[in-house]
Amino acid sequence: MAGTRLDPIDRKILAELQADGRMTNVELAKRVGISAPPCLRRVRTLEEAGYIRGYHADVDARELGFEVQVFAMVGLASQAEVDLTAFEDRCRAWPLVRECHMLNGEVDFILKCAAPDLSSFQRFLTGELLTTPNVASVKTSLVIRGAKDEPGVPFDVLEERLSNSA
Amino acid sequence: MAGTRLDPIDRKILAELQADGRMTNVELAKRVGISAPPCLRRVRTLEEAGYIRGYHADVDARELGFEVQVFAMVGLASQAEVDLTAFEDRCRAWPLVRECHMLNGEVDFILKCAAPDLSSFQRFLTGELLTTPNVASVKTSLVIRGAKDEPGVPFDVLEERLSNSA
DNA sequence: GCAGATACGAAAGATTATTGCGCGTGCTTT
DNA sequence: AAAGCACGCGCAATAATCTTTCGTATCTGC
Repeated sequence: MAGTRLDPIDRKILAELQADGRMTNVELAKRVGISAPPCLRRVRTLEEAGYIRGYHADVDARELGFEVQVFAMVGLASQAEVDLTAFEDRCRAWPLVRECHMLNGEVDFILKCAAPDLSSFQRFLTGELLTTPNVASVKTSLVIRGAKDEPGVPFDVLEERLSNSA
Repeated sequence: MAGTRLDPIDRKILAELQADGRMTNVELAKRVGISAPPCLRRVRTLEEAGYIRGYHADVDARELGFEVQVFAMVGLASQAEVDLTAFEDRCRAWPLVRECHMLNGEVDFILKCAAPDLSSFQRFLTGELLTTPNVASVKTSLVIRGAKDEPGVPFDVLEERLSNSA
């Protein structure tokens, strides 16, 4: 099922649902140029094949009282697979950590965190992250302001790429 | 409208829609403990008040051929407001740049980028980002693997916080 | 205690989701 | 080539959901 290739309609569906995940199926069908039933079948197939992982409301963190967003660059003392996994498990357990990516280069992980205020984050930083075994260094950077926050992938780049390779 | 406070039901709605943005309104109403009509009214109000910015399908970038994800730390030569805004505008115009956050500290911006492959990204890096006026330094880190990628904010932290301050 | 505002829930009509089925298209097989 | 097969579309019908309308309860402020 992983080798299932997508046709232009499937890609359009994904692009539309990425832009508006609550679009009704009839509206979606209209936009991609087929009738509703096959459109819904395609969506289900895309979901089951894993192209669509889920749907999420994009909530305004600041309006909700999460004033602080921080990127944390974490270096570990040991990069053995066991230790990497252990740290990842910790990250998954921390609610304030929204994203955790393993990187190449001098920094091992980058964490995107959301906290109600600075003191909450500091408490997490000093009380949790810095006291975690194997954590050697943490450099944090506060987000002053967000300039762009697009979800997912740029489908126009994908289309361009496919038309060039045709 | 910004001062509109949320009650526990509103917060539950937001939490549920963040977890599953395609949930039907009747299912949502059932979960938050009210009937469908007032539930829909609340959702509309939350949307109009800006608590909900939109809904997005979470697509699998790798399955779609975006094998490469990169964080780029960008330093500018001038941090005058005009120059900051100019750089942000550039970022908004680059499809490969999915997120752009202004930071404190030595690095001015962090960019999250998605590209089909390494050479695509290198082409963007050398041909676009590095040739942009006012860009003084760029340090890139490839994402080896993703360990956590939760959308939005941790509502359990919010609830905990509210119950403590009551 | 009494307006007024606010928000709920029941009912009804409109819209949408979902299933079943027949048809056409394209590919493989003979 | 022509028959057979698989795949995917669209139509029609049914089930579920969405959305509006309306009457009532609860709360607030006077």
